[in-house]
Amino acid sequence: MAIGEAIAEGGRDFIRDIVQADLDAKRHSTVVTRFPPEPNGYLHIGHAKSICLNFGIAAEFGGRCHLRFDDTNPAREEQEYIDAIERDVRWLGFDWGPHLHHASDYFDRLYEWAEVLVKAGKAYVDDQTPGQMRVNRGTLTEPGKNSPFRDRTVEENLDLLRRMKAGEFPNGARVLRAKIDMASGNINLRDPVLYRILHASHPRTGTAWSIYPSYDFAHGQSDAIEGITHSICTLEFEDHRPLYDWFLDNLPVPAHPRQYEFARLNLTYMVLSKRVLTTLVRDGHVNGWDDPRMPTLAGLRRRGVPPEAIRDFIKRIGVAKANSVVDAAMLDFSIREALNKTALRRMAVLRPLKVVIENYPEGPGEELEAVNHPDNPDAGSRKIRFGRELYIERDDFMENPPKKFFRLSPGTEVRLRYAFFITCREVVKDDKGEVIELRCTYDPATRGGNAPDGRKVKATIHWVSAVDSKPAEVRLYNPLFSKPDPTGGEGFTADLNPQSLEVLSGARVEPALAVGSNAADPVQFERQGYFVRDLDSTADRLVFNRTVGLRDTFAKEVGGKS
RNA sequence: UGGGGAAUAGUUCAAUGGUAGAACAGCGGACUCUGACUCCGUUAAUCUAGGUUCGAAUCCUAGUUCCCCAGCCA
Repeated sequence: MAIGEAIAEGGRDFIRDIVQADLDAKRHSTVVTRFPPEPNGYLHIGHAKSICLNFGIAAEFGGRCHLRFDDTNPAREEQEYIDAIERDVRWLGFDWGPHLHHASDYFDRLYEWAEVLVKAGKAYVDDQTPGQMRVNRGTLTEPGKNSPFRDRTVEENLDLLRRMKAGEFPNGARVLRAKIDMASGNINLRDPVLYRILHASHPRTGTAWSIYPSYDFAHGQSDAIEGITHSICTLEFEDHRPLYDWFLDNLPVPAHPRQYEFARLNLTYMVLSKRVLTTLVRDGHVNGWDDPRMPTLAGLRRRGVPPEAIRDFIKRIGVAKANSVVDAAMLDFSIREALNKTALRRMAVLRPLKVVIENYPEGPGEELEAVNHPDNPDAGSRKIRFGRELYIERDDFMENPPKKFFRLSPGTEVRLRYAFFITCREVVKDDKGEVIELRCTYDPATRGGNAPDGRKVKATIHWVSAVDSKPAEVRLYNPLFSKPDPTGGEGFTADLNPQSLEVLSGARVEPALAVGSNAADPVQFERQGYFVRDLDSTADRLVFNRTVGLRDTFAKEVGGKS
């Protein structure tokens, strides 16, 4: 891809400016980035920002991007997450080629470097308990105190480190720490932990190790080993940068990558915290990581969101260093924009109301032509069956309509899309006064949807035939959280939206939705929204997820409707 | 009271000493066999106070507000 067009693709931001400047100054011949997830949860839309940034920059500037698992803590990492992450990054549209790496690939080298630091008198084994370490670390405003073990000899440190590695000590007995400055204003520099004892089986290295490197000790060196030029991470690592640089300055690394930080993504009505998402899954507040209400890539995918919509959204929100909360309406916009172009149009009645056309003959009815996409003739058309008995949307009828209501009501005429004009003649109710059926008449001259006499109707409504429409379950999703700024803290369940899932079990859909090799493709249910078949569907039970509703200015005006 | 960051329309992002602009959201209208799409119009911002300068969102000084850091998590 040519650099010029690629830049248009990704937009401009301060990180791309830095990369461009580095390339211009010939500090690097090739840009190399990396996306470094820890496999302890599923990827969410916040990660998508980082993925698009890292892979996007690599593509735009003709470099490469590595997928590197930051698997330094076997106590919380699992193979399921590793597989899910690879699947999701690919689905989003990115390819790491041969560059699938793991921090664990470097465990040997990292360990050698730990010995290098020990031999240089820049690291020591500390026997303090976690509690003692915490106390001696000081506070935000008071300096820490040196550990009583800080001045052990190189020989003793080396011996202890090797025995830690050999598994001689129990979990937590000792740690290896860098000897930097216990009085630093930056707490990351108060003798950070390099290695901790962890007798745990690692998904890749099994039980080969009894000690595992910390994030700080592993990350920058992994970047250096892989020849990463720009190590892009989120804001909370900003004050780790001096430490990142300290390791690279004090170790015989092959390169010195530079770390840059950007603000992570936040969205209204969502919580993007691994802790909260994990709890949601674990405690059954949602039905798994791919629940369509989840902000995970797996959840968005199942809900029917196309990857290009996510990429477009990420491009629109930009990259900066100021904390921000993006309006979820922006995501919806990108989803609608992507789907509007491609989704075939279909008719489905979510909450059916029976209509009998009194002057239409009994019998098999007739076939009418409906286009599949109004803006794309190549999408072709299909036949839909019209008959004496139909279903329309309950919302499309009101017995006592307000004056801005254009749809069906007693005595009014509307168009049935691609079919005929009908007029409501009679309302049938049950003993409770509930409307259960409409008796209407149709105008045979309006076949196809136009009146020869040129008369107009104020509304066109969708419908399905009572005889050949298929029953379906439709799942409507609303925000998982009821507040625009859910806490995400301890009592986050209090902010959960009890209406986040609405199941409509009595929907009727046109037959075209039940067949076809492309049954998994997103569709637009006309006048309602974009939907996709859920994987819970079976041969005799269709299930659809609402990806996103159509913009609905009428609902906004009257202030109702789900 | 330590260290590190950030403040521009309602929201997100531009403007890199020279006309404060875009997208989303909102509002109004046109079009329409989807109250969709599309199109047109429109409301709306430089955290505060000083200073430098012909000219400041941008540079300087002082302040204000918000975010992050005291895991053997990442």
